This record gives sequence, C-alpha cells and structure tokens, in this order.
Amino acid sequence: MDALLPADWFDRPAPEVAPDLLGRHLELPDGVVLRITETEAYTAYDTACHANKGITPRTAPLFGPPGHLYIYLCYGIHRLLNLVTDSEGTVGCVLIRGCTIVNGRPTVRTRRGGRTDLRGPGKVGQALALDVGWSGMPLARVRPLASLGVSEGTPVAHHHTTPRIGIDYAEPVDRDRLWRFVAGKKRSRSR
DNA sequence: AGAAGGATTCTCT
DNA sequence: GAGAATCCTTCTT
Repeated sequence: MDALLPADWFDRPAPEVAPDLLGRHLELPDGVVLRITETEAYTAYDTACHANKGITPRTAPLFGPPGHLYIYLCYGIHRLLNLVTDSEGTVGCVLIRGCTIVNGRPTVRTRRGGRTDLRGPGKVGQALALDVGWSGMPLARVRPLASLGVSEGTPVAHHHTTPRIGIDYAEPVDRDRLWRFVAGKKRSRSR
C-alpha cells in the first residue's frame, strides 16, 4: 500500500498543492480507494473562498492547520470535500472535484445508487459517505470518525487548467484565475 | 425570528 | 438547456 502523505505535505499554498494532488489516492478503511482527477484551489484574499468574509463556525477549519478536512453541505444536498493547506492561521484549501475508482467499486455503486461516475464534487462526497461532522478533523488512516487518508498514488504526467466552476459570485479577477486542475490533456469537463 | 442563497446533481426535453 | 430538489449557514430585523 502507498505511503500516506504527511500533514506537512499540505503546508504549501493551495494553488501549488492542488495540481500535486492529481493522481493521489483517497483511502477509506472500508476499502474504498479513489484516484483524484480534478481539483480546485481556494486561498486567502480570494472572493471565491468561503473564508473571505471572516471566520465563522463553518469555515473555521480553513484557518486551521494543514492536512485537515473542511467538509460542508452545498445546496442542502451535497457534501463537498476540501483538504486544508497552508500553515495554521493562513487560509487555503483544495476542493476535490472528481475521482476515478481504484478499489471498492461495489461499495461506491451502492452509495451512488447504481452509478459509478465520480465527475463532480457532490458525487465524490457521496462515494466517500462524507459526514460534515468530519470537518475540522485531521487526515489519518485510522480514526474513529474521520478515517480518511491521502496516499502517494501515481502522480499524473499531464494536466490542464481552467477557471473554477460555480463561483460567479466572486470578483472577476478571482473568477478568472486558472485554479481548476484536471488530470490528462484537455478533454471532457465535469459539467 | 426571518430570509436569502449556495464551490451541485438529476431528470426531463 | 432548463428547472427542481433541499437545508444549513449567515446576515438582517
């Protein structure tokens, strides 16, 4: 099995961590292993970032130490997975927007209601059976609640960048940043 | 206490 | 391509 990425691996700016996460593996103790194929970076002074209007109970993990989880409910339906980057006190995170299944396909199929495509952050959350109660917890292979780990996997040879999705509310300068990272050469999109 | 709005997805057409 | 589903967080009276 791959070596886990230590917490300080995430102690870098989010736009640097995000492309480096492509090809890495998300591992759950139930045997589900996903390969990350699409990410987005969010930073401080970024009007697309949930933390840009100050710290709140929900967004507190974004201000915390690297290598922790930030999970929130989107549109009342979807649980979205973020990995906190940068040092404690500095806002930064990477949204996991898409994956492919490495292991545990039957489990994912059950959780996804018969489907196995994981293009889109809500689908990833469903495949991992994310719980917002995990938000703020550290990554680790074995823990009572947030039993989620990120391992080395196989970094990708090629990726391309695009503007981030679903952040029309942000300032134009932030909307235009090429902070969405997709594994492989230019091909399909997530929506 | 009330209201607004979303880092989305699915199902139609 | 358009519209509904759905509920929590946050901001405003």
